[in-house]
Amino acid sequence: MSSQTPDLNSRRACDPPKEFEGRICVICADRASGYNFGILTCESCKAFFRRNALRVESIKCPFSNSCEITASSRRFCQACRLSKCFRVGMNNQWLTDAKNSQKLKRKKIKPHKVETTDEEEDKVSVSKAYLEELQKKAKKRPSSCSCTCTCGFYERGTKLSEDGNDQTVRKTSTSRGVVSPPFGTPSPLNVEEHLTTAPIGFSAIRAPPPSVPVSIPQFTQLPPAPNVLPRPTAFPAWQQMGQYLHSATAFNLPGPSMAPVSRWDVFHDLSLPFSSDYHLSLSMTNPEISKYSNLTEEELLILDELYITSEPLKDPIGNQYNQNEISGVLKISGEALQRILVMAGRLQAFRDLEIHDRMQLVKSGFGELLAVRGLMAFDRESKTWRHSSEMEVKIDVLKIDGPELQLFMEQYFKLVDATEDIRTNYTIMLLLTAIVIFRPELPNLKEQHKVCRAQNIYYGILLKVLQVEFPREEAMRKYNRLLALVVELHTVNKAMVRVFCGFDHAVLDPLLRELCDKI
Amino acid sequence: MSSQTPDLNSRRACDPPKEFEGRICVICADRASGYNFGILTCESCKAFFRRNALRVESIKCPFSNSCEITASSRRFCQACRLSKCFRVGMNNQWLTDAKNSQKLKRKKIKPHKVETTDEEEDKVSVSKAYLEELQKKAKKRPSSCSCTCTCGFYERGTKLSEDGNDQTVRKTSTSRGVVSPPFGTPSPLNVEEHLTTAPIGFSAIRAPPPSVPVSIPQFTQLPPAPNVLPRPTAFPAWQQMGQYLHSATAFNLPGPSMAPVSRWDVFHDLSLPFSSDYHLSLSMTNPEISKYSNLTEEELLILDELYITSEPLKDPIGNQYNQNEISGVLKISGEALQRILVMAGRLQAFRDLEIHDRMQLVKSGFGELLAVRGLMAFDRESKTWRHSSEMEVKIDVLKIDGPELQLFMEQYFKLVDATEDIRTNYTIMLLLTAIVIFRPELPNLKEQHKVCRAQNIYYGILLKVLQVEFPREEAMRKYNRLLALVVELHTVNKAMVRVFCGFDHAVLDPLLRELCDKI
DNA sequence: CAGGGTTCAATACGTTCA
DNA sequence: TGAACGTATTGAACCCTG
Ligand SMILES: [Zn+2]
Ligand SMILES: [Zn+2]
Ligand SMILES: [Zn+2]
Ligand SMILES: [Zn+2]
Repeated sequence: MSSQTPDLNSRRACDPPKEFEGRICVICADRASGYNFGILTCESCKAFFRRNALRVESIKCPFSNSCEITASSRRFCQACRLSKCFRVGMNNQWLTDAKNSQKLKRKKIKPHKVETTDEEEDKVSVSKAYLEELQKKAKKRPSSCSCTCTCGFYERGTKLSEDGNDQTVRKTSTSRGVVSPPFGTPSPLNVEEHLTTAPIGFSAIRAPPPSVPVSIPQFTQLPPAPNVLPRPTAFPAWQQMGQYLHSATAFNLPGPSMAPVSRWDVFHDLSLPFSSDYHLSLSMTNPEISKYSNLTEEELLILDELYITSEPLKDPIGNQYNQNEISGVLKISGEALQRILVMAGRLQAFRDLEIHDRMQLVKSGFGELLAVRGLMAFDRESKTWRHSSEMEVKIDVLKIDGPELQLFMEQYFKLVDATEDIRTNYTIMLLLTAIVIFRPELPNLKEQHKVCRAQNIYYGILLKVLQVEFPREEAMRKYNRLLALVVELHTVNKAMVRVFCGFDHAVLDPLLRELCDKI
Repeated sequence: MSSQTPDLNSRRACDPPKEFEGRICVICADRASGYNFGILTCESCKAFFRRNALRVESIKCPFSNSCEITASSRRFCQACRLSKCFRVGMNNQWLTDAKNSQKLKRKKIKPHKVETTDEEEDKVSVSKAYLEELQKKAKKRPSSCSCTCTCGFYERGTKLSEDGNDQTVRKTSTSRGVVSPPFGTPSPLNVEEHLTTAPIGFSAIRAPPPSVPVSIPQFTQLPPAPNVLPRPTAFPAWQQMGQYLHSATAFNLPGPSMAPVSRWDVFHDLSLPFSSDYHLSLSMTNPEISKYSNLTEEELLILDELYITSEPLKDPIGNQYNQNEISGVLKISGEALQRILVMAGRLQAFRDLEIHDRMQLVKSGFGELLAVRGLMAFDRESKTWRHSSEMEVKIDVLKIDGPELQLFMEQYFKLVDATEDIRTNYTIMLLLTAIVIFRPELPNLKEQHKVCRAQNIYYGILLKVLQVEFPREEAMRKYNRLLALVVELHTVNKAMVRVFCGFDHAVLDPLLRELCDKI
């Protein structure tokens, strides 16, 4: 109790250097006072971390994020100092309180000594001011705070109460947007983590109207994002690639001409009321998908989005290319790929990714994407890929060239055979395309979880679609086959890339060329 | 501790273990000073129990109530330490304070009169107990409110911040992982929703186990490049455990006294160099798993880890419980669950998760976990669950009680029947346990991708194991059945939770009680 | 002595203020 | 910003009693 105070003081008074012997701050090499937030640091670094651990985002290094931190230089760059704190392992989970402290200036209380009065053992005598302060503190109601929960369950700005029983959450009238909804406008602090905080699963469970019963297939365990790690890729030069992709395709964000068909927000912003006429109009637009009655409303919307965004796939390809020559075919492939990327670029889930990840997906996946597109377009009878009636590529064109092409074609046509029953189903192939776009197993993804989530949702829809299209057993079989297909595609992709790379760059479509350069 | 180390060593060198054994603290395995409060404990555990035996209610485990208590880890979780104290039988009847504290309580309640003493105007005289209470309250949380959110999203007692930015919610417990607020321990209102609706709705869309054909050579490649930068936003998981960095146990979280069996690093970009002799020696240790020659080296290691960490499952359960009464069975269930959680806590992949996610997994999954464990232990012949030869629970014990129990039993035994051929295979059931631990479809996971990855890996191993254990076709069939089983378990979980909740809390094991409280 | 209770130095977190 | 300070928990060392 307070009886210790004098002792502590006296100890501190003579504060022996011995205490600090050999202990230096990991951050700035000053004398360490002990372990703070998990790491041996000095007092100043401790205080610094305390103050700033929660505002990483708002601190930026004015130089190049590599400032040296020493006892004398530590004040020059907060960013690097803080960054070093984290790097060496200081842990903000240790912070218990911090943020909330309303800087209530308490009236100064002099050190309180508690004296036991002689008369009554049980009684103590204290300074009145001290007692009052204590009483105030102990009784303090959170009436003045503005805590809110970021879980996304409550409407934003909802005020929380102190005792959990009180469900009548009070709403704040604070003008300052206190809560940032999980997926809405991300708050400045630590955006990414924030995004992951309330994952789709959460909203999907809360959001949908209770009236829609989800029928649960027994065998619903879903597919293997194959626990397989694709080839390691060299660290790419994003800038160059970004340049091309930005300009040439619809990667840029709010493309005014092609407004994104955005439905993913049903998963994002819980606070938006579910607008019935909104989704109604959307689900009406497409009779194709209305037969999939086993899909949840969200899934329907996402499938609908897929349909709508897939329109560019069918955009005509100018016939300035000679489809009877390999070179022409390559150009055409490039054009086709470009259309696929336009489609991807319009998918809300794709747009939600960081540019880095979008690049990564495209870069590593373009072979697969082309392959899937090829499967969609291939006509077995005439042995042609037909983009449209005017744009067909005969298989024979490819039969001439070297061993790489041979290998590729071989693998590819195995796929064609294996998917004969599926690849003509537009819906399924669209879903497959989406699944191939979102490949969480790619290395170097910054937001793998997002990719994973997106892919899983498409997987889920795929299964349900199959269950409508085919009898139960068969659906399952086909589903499994599709899973295998996705894996196979990796192989095909490699072969395809090898083919492309084998050609003179001049022959390649610029997009393909750039992609191949990155390999 | 450090001082007695030599002591111990010298003893060990020449003395029979028996004498030595007599001096080990039952709680933390430090050197015991003698019998304290009825149990052989060390000085520190004695002091600890003294101080905290009467405030059970206010101490909550920040993890999952399964923290291992060792001499070096004992400080990290008061709740688990205290809980262990009680569990091994430390008895607060010996506390002479007990009655005093009753008095204290009464005093606290009764209105305190503040008397101004004559001598000094500024001084007042109050009851000592009252003053202490005030001090405690006031000091606890000097300048912040105690709002908590009831959404069930955050760990209970989680402190909320004023601005929504702070998604790294701070626990009200102090950094040592300890105290939770004396005020509200609000039970999240919506946990049940999580427990029930969540898994089912979403397992349909997520949690993808690898399906049939997974034999593609180039995928055995290891993950990329050490030159990969750790993801900027998510701090590496091990940093989250930084709070233990300064201790001797470093990473031993609620973890093992033995070093964690860590192989998951091969799956991380946080690449520690791959130490070949390390894993080699490990894979030699277990002849059980060497027959699974189709596993990759990494998979073997992970399976091995599973074997090693599963040891605690078999830890004896004290037979102070009457296994012929429901109440005893409930206690035993609690004990069993605790063992499962200890196992989970030792899995590297689990340790790599943030505390929040670990909580989430445990909270929503404990029913499934118990169910799986039950499947492993059930003996069809004798109709008993047999933890060990001394600890058996006859099915009849459960036959008496109400409709909820009936429903549960019915569902459960369907599972028993359905898994007759599998549930006796230890390897498979271990894998199933792991798969059930890592359930990426749970809502609110911060690092769903990690959970997802872990589960996928276990799924992959499971399939391969099945392919060794059974002929190809059958393996596939069983695999699919296991997938379905995982879904079924959700249902069973619901039933089980309902059963537990039906019982008087006093009857429940503290761990179960707390988990049920969240419903 | 054994086993209750108590003391106090060591730590490490939060707060204050120059 | 950081030194100084206030507070809480821990555990070794003690004290006290039957
Ligand atoms: Zn420093
Ligand atoms: Zn800097
Ligand atoms: Zn002990
Ligand atoms: Zn604990």
